[in-house]
Amino acid sequence: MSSETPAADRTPGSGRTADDGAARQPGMADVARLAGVSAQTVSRTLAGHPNVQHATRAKVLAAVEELGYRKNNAARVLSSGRSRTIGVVTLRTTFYSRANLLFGIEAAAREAGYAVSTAATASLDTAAIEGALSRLAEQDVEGVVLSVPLVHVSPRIERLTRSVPTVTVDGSRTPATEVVAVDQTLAARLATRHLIELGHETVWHVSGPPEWLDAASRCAGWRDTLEEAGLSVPPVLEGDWTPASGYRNGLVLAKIPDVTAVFVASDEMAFGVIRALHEAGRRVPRDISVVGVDDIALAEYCSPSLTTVAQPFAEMGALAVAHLLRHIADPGAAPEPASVEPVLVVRASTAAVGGGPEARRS
Amino acid sequence: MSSETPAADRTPGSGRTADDGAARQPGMADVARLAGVSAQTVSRTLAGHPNVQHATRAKVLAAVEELGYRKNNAARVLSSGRSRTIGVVTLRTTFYSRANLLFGIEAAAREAGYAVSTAATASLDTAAIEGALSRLAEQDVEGVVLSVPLVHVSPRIERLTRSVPTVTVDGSRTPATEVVAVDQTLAARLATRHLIELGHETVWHVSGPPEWLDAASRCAGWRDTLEEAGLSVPPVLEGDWTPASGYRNGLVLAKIPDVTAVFVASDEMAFGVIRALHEAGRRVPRDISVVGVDDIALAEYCSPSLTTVAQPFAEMGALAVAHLLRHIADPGAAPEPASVEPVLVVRASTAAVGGGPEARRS
DNA sequence: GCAGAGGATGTTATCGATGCCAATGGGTCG
DNA sequence: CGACCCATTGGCATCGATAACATCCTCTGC
Repeated sequence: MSSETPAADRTPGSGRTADDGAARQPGMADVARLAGVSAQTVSRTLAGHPNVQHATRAKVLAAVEELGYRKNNAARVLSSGRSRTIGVVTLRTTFYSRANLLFGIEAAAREAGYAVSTAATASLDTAAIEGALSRLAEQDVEGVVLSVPLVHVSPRIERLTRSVPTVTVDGSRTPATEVVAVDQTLAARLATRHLIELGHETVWHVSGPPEWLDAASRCAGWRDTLEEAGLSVPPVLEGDWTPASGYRNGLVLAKIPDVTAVFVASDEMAFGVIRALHEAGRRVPRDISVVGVDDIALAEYCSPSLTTVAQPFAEMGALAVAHLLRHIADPGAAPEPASVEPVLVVRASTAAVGGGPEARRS
Repeated sequence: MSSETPAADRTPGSGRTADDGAARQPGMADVARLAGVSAQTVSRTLAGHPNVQHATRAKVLAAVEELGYRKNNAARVLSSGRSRTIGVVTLRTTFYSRANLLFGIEAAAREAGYAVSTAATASLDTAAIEGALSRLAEQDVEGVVLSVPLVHVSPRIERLTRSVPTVTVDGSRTPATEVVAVDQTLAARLATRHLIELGHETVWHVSGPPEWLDAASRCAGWRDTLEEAGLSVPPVLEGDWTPASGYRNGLVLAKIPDVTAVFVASDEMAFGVIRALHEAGRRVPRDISVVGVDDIALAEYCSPSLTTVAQPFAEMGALAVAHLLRHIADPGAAPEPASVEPVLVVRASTAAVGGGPEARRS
């Protein structure tokens, strides 16, 4: 970085050579010259400013085309103070839901003329998230979507979110942050109620890691629904979102004769659960009904196809971006949490209790 | 965009107000003043330049900390001509493989001190890709990873890749582009050979859309392997990567009595195929063996667990980024294709022909 | 037919950090 | 003991585009 000045024929900036072969990228000034107007007019034309004559605009555009001119974003940002970029902090995992959300956000951002810069973190650990947030902040993003289910908000994160408009997706809110979330409590209620209505005496639950806010909400929704129905609440089996953890918990469930219905906090874990149940000789849904959450593409194609609660990811992304942009435009506006509703998708992994002729009872 | 000048009390740049409440972001000059050094020294300190005395460095860092100073990226980019950002063009689909690759790239880029800007495209259609590429180019990215399996390269894409260093992942190469790819032909060979070795008379194939280069390569690898083994090559069944398309093709396969082995071009489609076979009363792997590609997390947890060909996504991402950075550093270097090797993972969806006592023959 | 309004353009200052070069000062080598 | 070198640090110009302000010009309306 310091020892790179072989010859001394370089112009200060860009590291481009004075005037040897490689044609330098044309600048606005070049376009202006070619079009016979001022740089300012070029700028106005390209910004879609109204007060430019058709003829002039045409000349400018022609020049742009001819030179293959391309705006220099850095200069634009520096000068205008607006980067038209938002950052997204996301998890490096491939858990379906988060990855999908990213695309929802990207689409909505583009729609609004914003670019998206991604910072993935491998863990939920505070330092990692701080790092990601801070990398983004240094990139002049105008705002950040924290697509990370953080429950604990460190002071440093709090400080960062205070200097950069932030929207949290499915996470805790900081004083300066808006939250957009799928109503996970409702998701759990839908699933649990569905099972209760099928006549199950109670519903077991395989949860996500408790540090994840959505996992916690689903767990709460499940518990509340059972209690409201006056049913007993079995102990929670804890998973980590992976199919493997579902499998482990499924083996446990298979050993408990009482179990007739399970609400699993994600489809991927549900696959694991079902697998384990099958191996243990319990039929789904005849012996045990299973409901997942997410509605991943494969949910419909496993056997049995999975009853699950679908989450509107694209909508979420759009909502998050909309909130963020509003917040950027008017930093004064009071944060206003928003949530979107999940939808129960009934397939073949759930059935009335005792599916067969003989009713299974505790 | 044009009608936004309600009051006229704004300083030219940053849209920050002259001197009302809101403290403006501190600049390098502020830090320099507080630390009692020149702005230049601050710059050097922050850039990790070697020739700065410890005492000075400490003073500067203290001042930075106190003011909560944050480098202005736009200015740095404008001045240095280096954005330290690479762009990734990816597909908006949630097909496991691509999403995963994105994270691999992000991780490798971060490792190298680069930020990542994402542009997702909804389709493979040339215009969409051009758009994504061009959005990225306008963001001053130093290079682009085209994580899109394009087969056809339009002149405009070609022009763009000429002005921005580009690495294509699993795609066609343009004259100015490097290609990094998983050896999909090998993936197909591994899968096909595995099935042949199990004694199957031939292997059927459910492919991805032929416009996808990786789909085409897998198909070619499969065909070649069969031919080399002197086996007959059945017609190709074409899918579109979705589980649904796998299901449709599975229904077809189930009607053909000859079929004992199927190589499916993706795990997600394989799930669909297996589902259809089950519904049609064909057992996997007893009646029909199935191999997928990707090794998604769920592959191990469906029933039967899926034999598949794993792709080293993280490695791919790292390789792509490494190539890209090399290409950025030395634009003259000749493009040099690279590929990484997939690995066969044998699970329970494949078995020796006629799994049971009675051997099945054509 | 002339003044004023407003549209279309040009001019200039500026955003914030960096690269080059000069200047300073302590030490080394002959 | 003097010339020279290297380590540190400051000064200045500069990257490319935009906001604000100044101009110039061409229409209206009276």
